[in-house]
Amino acid sequence: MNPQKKVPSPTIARLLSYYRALLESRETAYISSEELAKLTGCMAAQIRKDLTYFGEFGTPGKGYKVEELSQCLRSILGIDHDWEVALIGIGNVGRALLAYQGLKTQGFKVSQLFDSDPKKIGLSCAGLRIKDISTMKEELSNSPVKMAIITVPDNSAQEVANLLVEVGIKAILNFAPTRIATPDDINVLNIDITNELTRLSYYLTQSALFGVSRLSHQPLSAVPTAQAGIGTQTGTAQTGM
Amino acid sequence: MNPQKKVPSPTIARLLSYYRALLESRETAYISSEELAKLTGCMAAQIRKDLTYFGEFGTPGKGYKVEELSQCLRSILGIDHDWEVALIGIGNVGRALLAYQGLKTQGFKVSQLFDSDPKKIGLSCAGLRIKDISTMKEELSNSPVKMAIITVPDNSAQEVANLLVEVGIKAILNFAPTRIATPDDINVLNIDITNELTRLSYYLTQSALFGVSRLSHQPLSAVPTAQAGIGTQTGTAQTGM
DNA sequence: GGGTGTGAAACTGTTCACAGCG
DNA sequence: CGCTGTGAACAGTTTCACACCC
Repeated sequence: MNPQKKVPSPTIARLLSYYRALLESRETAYISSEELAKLTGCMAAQIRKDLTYFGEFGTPGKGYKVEELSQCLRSILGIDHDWEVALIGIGNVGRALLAYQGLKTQGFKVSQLFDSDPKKIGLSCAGLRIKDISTMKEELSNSPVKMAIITVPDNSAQEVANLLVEVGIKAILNFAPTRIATPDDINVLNIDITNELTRLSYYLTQSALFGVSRLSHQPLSAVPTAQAGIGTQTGTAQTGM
Repeated sequence: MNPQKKVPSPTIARLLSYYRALLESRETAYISSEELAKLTGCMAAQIRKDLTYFGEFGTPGKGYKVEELSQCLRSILGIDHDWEVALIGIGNVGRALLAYQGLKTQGFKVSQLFDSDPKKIGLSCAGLRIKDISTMKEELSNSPVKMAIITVPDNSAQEVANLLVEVGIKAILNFAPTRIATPDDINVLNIDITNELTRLSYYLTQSALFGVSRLSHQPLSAVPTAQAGIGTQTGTAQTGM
């Protein structure tokens, strides 16, 4: 709605939690930032500020129209329509994602599967045939797929990412515990489970040494980790602190 | 090593990537912050600053002793020994985690499985018996388990978290797409796949409307998402921006 | 009065630039 | 001379406080 006020990235990660809270408040017509704050665990002022990056949605004295605001958030986030997603690497993680209903529910449909293992190519999984990764370019070039999820082993993640870039994919969710380098216009988000556990390990270790540690605030997102030479990078996923 | 200079949380998330890079540089005796920067995609100055929160590890003119620094990072992060982990909720995600070798490799051993589904209780999975969640207190009270991973459905996550707190668990990795509220001394990190995909959806949508979007820098995680009323919360995992 | 929108202040984290040491 | 450690400048976010509108 607003042609570029420069939106902080933590804001984006929060918008979905506002949206989720709104879905649970559909019985009410209006909701105040204070009530939304209670539901999401954010501060009321932050919610108001986050929303003003995109427009003025509220009515002073009443709050926000639940139905209207959810519709706005849907279109801001781009989830007012489905997204087709390619899944590269059909191992344990890949299969778990395929079985995960939450993705479909939110409008993310895995519609293409790729692997490089000859033993897997040709097999069916969740009703989709696993294709040879070397045919990706042909398969994806005139498909509506715009996002890819990488669930390949560590050492082939960069290689796969290069392929995806070549194919024209602009958004990548990477589960491999490796930073992947990409051109500037590719959006990469990382989910690194081991890194998260290691952070927990750190905080446990600290509070054993000194008093309480405390993950300060949050972000899963929000906290990105490191910036690759080229391309944009984010940390593992919306982790707080 | 340093009794509380207040370490930024993104720093913690980066330490593991430094450690990983050091493992790949074991042939060299010394490594400079510049070389580490190339390997990790971070800035050299940031690496130096990050490390000084914990001590002075470098030798001017030479760099950091690879072997020594990795040992230090291991002990700072608390990964110089194994951690036993409880896994709550043995669905698709839970099973994928059980099968994921990366956890064991990094010293995280899932040693307890819990579920509430009578059909699953008693079954074996990866050599472990699935126990009734209502027996968790007895089972964990004198075990060395200090961390738990929650992979239960959305609507029971808070309930499970409450149980874990009662049992004395101080570190939780939550895969449910729900913010869970916990007391102040509990460390919670969230991994929210749908949220990450939604962020990608947002950036794709923006760059379709205006020019390039760009995930600014990162935070993996980090970009944490929202702060719960009580307890500490983080976003989904080390996401950049 | 109640609640939004918002500039200004506070805070947190990153980048720079350079003094100082090996 | 090369590279670390670090204060100081900068940048990005969050929180506050309040003017303004319903």
